[in-house]
Amino acid sequence: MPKLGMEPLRRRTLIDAALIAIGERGSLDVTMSDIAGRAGVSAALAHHYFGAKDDLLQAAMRHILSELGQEARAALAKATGPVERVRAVIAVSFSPSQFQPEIIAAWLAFYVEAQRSPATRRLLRVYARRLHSNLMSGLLPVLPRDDAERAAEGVAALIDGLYIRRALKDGAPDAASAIALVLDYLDTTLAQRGKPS
Amino acid sequence: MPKLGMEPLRRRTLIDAALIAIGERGSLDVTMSDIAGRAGVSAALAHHYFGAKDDLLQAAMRHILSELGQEARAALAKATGPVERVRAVIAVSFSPSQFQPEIIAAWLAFYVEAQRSPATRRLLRVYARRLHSNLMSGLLPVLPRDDAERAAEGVAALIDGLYIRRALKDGAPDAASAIALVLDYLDTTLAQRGKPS
DNA sequence: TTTTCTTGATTGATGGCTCAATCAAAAATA
DNA sequence: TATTTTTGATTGAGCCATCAATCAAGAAAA
Repeated sequence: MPKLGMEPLRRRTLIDAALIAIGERGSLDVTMSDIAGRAGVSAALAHHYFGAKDDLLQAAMRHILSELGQEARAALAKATGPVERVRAVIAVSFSPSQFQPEIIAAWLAFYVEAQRSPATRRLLRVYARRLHSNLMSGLLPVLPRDDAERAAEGVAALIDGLYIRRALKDGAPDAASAIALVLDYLDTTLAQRGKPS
Repeated sequence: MPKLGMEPLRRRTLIDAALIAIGERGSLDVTMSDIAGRAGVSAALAHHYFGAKDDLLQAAMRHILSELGQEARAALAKATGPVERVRAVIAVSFSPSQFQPEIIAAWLAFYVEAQRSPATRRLLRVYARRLHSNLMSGLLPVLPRDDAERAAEGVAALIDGLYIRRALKDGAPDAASAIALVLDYLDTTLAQRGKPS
């Protein structure tokens, strides 16, 4: 049994608590006490491990991003052809672990935070670039460069748009119809412009 | 010279100041003093005319919505056919008065606020419904109901998505390419599914 | 003067962050 | 083994700044 310091455990617990708090509140306007309380520790301890509140929020964002990245890599590895890669990226964006109210609210909140915090902005740009490059890797083989760029931008915008619109609705997210909409966009675009395979 | 009370003037000035402050800050996390200062009055006066801070922010949101509504009505009145109506709605969404950094940041911030404030949520739902119905009025004549619904949802999601993605970029917004992307989606959809006119 | 308009001063609450002190367990020493 | 020492983990209490909201009193206008 490996003996470990408390640090990794506490950091993880605090990050989870932060995401839950953010999800419930629907914004980053959550107190350290609230987060710490959910994690079952004192606010002072949260400061001890993370320093400033911003650092904890940073870490939480990074955590979401990292999970999304992992899922994406796994899904891409299984994809058999170019178009399958695109479908995989879309599916991951609306997978049950991502497309849920708390995570959606967190994304939205982080987009707002990015207006103020260069660090957060940088993180979100990394996400955007990765999404774009993942999409292009599947689109370039089947579309002329310009059309591929346009399609990638369209798919990305659709995903983000469906996220933000979802934030206004109540009840459980309907991932299936969201995926259907994006896939429909993809298929239509390919049908009209795609090279015959 | 019409003699007017100060009220309408002050309210208007304060709302403008609030929107500028929100736009610069990129969030609703602005102080009454800041807003009042920009309007050249004291914070106490802002409270005098609006009551609570939330009421002022409400009013600011309503103002954006109302301007958008006015533009939309004007554009729709000029549209000649069904598809032109859809094009008009799209164009208005990215018109210079709407698609600018301050307004975009404000929209984003209000989406977050909607998570917390039922009143704001209601306002945004009104916007969403109006957009949907405007789109449908142009799509129903040329598409089967199901396809029209899908297209309306797609166009709306694309618009919102392009807004949110725009919030991550610097420099002046490129409305032209945003419009092009949405129109392309529209044309492609119509070409594939549209009834021949 | 009466009414409208405006503000400075004040207050109450909130919340990030620090710090000295405590506790427990491990490591070193005897 | 028994002891002392060290170190990491943890917290309650409190400082300090910020800010929304109020109020009573002053200026301006009618």
